[in-house]
Amino acid sequence: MRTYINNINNLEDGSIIEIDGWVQEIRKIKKLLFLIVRDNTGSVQVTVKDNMVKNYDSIYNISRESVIKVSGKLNKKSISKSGVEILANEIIILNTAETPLPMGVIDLVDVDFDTRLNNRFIDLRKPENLIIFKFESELLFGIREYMNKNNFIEVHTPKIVAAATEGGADLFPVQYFEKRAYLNQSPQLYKEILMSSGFDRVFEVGPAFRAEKENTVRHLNEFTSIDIEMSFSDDETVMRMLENAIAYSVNRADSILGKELKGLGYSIEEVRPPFPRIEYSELINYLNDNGFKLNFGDDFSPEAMKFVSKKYNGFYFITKWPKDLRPFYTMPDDTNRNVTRSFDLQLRDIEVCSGAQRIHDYNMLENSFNEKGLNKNNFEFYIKAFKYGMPPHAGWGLGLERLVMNLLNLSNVRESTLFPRDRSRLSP
RNA sequence: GCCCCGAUAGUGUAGCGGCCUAUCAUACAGGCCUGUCGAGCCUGUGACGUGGGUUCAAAUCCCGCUCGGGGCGCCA
Repeated sequence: MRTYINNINNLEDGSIIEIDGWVQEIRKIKKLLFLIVRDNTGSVQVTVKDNMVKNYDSIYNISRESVIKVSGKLNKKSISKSGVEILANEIIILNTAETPLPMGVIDLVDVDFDTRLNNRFIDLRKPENLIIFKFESELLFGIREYMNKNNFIEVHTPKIVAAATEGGADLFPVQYFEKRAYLNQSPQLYKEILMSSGFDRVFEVGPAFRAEKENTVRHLNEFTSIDIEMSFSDDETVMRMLENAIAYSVNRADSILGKELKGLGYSIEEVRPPFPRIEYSELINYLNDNGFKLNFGDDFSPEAMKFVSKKYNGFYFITKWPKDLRPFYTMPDDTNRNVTRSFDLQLRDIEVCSGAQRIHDYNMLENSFNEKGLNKNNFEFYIKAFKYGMPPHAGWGLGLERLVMNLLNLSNVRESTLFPRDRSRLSP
């Protein structure tokens, strides 16, 4: 029976065990050879002596990254550095790897990110890359659990759509039989329709597509969006839901993977809500007091956000954004009609989430379309849901890759994406 | 879309008009070696993105193209 390598320590010294994995390292000394074998949980030394296995010659000539099955005796008093080894008495070569490798898994040379992405299947064999996606998986599990406990219904809305979500031109067109369709840039409109349907609380984890020609370390043309929408709710309520969901899932993932993460050079800080809330206009003033020249209505430049993140390290909300910077479905503020009941969640200098109280009144929504210069006829399927009993609602959308990137302090969002899609990359 | 920058063995680099028959590391192949663990030692294989131009001479200078990186706009 197969043992995963991280379980070896739980077994008794001298037991006969079997592992499956990749040959990561080979050290040869004529009639003795050491293989470091890796699976997705860790790696261990396998010691092979010429009189112990019958196919010694072929094992002696095995290439790195070949796949093998090893049976042998566990020696927990090994003089190897880890103190543990497996004394092999049978090794089956399941598949050999060609040489040389397109890139090394443990080589002592740098590899360009482009080369790594071109050979992502090998790149992901590196434990420090695999852990990013283990972390993402745990994080998402925690968020699901949190949402579930709070009575959210997980939904899946269409990704092939007929109309623009926010009226922009940043969509990928697709041919849908005889019609022109698009890849959805956000589940926004469908989440809102479900509020009218009485689902009350929904969340969705799914892809979002943006045909924007950015070329930055924080943009992807396909990313994973975690979205919620909540009826009979307001912006403050969904902000609390957000900070609590993040705190719960991050702290949970860290308690499970923290040790492994630390061993691979990542460290996660404990997340403690509530997060600071700063109004947009406060931030404009703060920046202008510090040498920036911003007007009300301007968006913050990356440089400005870097400056702000020196003051607010960690998570913080920027609230009450001007109307012009927000989509048509955003609820204006009751007291100041120039601003909206909206928020962005920042982690240091990067935006990871944005949300708002939404407009639920049909006439107000119609006006908003006009103000934004959008043709409401293109949104008939959406706007109809507002005529026959739409409850007040609020929600947000959280960028999964960006969240993981920032939590782990990665320098590029592509690091937290298995197979990134960007301005020039469509493969693998 | 705009602005910078880059492209040399499988990988990562040095070289930036003639000392280049191109450096070093790593990988790979072969050899020595019964306890390695960044194993060590010896031998070997392997590269100037592409098309023009300048020059007696181009990896090196100039122009186009292709591919890539970073920044900005924008945003998750």
